[in-house]
Amino acid sequence: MTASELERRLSFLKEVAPFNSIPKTALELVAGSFQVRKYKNREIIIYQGDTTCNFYVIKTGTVRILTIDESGNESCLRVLTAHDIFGELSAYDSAPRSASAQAVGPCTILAMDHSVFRRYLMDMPDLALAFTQFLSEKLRWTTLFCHTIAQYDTAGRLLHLILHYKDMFGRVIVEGKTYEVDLPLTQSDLASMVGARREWVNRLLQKWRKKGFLTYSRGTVTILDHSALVAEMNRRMAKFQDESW
Amino acid sequence: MTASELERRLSFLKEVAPFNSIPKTALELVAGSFQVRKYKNREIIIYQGDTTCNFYVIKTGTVRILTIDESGNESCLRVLTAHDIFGELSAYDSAPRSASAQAVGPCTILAMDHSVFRRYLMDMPDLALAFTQFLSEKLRWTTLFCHTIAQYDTAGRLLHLILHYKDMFGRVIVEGKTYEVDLPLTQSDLASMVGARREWVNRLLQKWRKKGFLTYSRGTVTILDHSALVAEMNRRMAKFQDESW
DNA sequence: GTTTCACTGTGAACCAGGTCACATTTACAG
DNA sequence: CTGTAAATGTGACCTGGTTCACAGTGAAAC
Repeated sequence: MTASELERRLSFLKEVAPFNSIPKTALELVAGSFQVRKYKNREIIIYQGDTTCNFYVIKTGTVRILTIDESGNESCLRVLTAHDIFGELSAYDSAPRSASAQAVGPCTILAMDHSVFRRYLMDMPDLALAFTQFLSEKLRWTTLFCHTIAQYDTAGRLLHLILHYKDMFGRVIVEGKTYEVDLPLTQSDLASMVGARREWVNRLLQKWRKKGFLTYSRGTVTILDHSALVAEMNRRMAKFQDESW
Repeated sequence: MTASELERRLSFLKEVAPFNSIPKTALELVAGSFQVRKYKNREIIIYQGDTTCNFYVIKTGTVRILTIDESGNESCLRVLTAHDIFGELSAYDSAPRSASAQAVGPCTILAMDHSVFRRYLMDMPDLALAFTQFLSEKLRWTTLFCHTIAQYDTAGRLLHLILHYKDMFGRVIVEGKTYEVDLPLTQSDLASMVGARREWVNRLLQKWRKKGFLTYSRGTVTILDHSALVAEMNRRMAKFQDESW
């Protein structure tokens, strides 16, 4: 790797969550240990159940995390994009992969071998602490999310999801009002993510379309009235807020 | 602390998840840094929103983790017992407490100051790795749980919850068949945990009581037919398993 | 002992969401 | 350009779950 390549990789890694808080010298060491890999559309990066333990950083492109249950039914868990990391859990604990990862469109991915990664964790307390903090934030977020979705009804969960991905993927058209969210997801995928049926997701999207809140066209959600969607979502929680006083 | 006290504490900590995998010499160091605290029934150990960052291990008794939302509505997140740890997240990342912790009955708790804890994490790579693994398992579990409850209906979620606490709290009466699960939870608490209303939880419990699957009496669930409950729970998933082939 | 209050049990009306069945649109292979 | 499969849209009907209203049942408090 040339010096300018290293330089570019360093500035890239500074945008990646757990690496942005470690000293520059440490980061230089780490940066050299990634391999670059390219994946084509629909290519599988990680197979659920595998015992590979590498960990990955998305350089460009989009990755879908999904599970397939005993009866072959596939269900999308989440969608990741540039600067997100995935596969870290197995890198720490060597447990089999709990989900698959699939390229959505062409992707460039940095991969690190788990034994190298573990060594860094042991040798660089700063890195270990950064990862611990990263994990703890993620766990805090997931726990809250888990609790939140248990409270919302299906419409609330779907809005929650759309607004979440708006923050990740959204292209601003009119600040605070109009956004284009290019999710690589079908309505069936959305349904599997919120635990509902495709038909109901469709009906909800239609309802919001008729109200002028958003439009949906094979994977692209265009938010037309952001504050109306937020208000709609909050109304969904309200039903649980009136008791106990 | 006398030598025999230290000895007892060491053997206690060997039963506590992230400490059970670190070398004995390291454990001896850590063990000396806990303070013992006693809490009375209903006493609050951690207040949601606080910026204290200590972390805790339950020696004896039961602790309830709960949140209170903007409108004062309290909702139970989970219930912990001896050998469980809590409050670790703020110890890593110093973020404000996302939930409160309350003693259910008298409790003895070991507390460690977060600055001491952080120092150990920096100085002892073994400990840091053990905690990283612990966190990653917890995150893996929480993610799966989150995904699972989104799929189940209310009855399925309630069964999932009861069976989960059976593993934590259950006293075996007849192996594989009858268990007594002494949860310190009202039906309203159960309802808030599965995102349903008290009345519906009651109706479900009544239904299962009439079928002879369990009984419920102010906080104590007695599982009378474990395999029937498991079967009932699995049936709840089945509705999502028939499509896509 | 009786008052009180939090928890539990239950009916009836109603709405969210699932089920099934099909029509329509769109993407893509040949 | 055309056939085929996948994704989307929609109606009719049914069930799970909420809402509201109120009655029963302890357990602790005076």
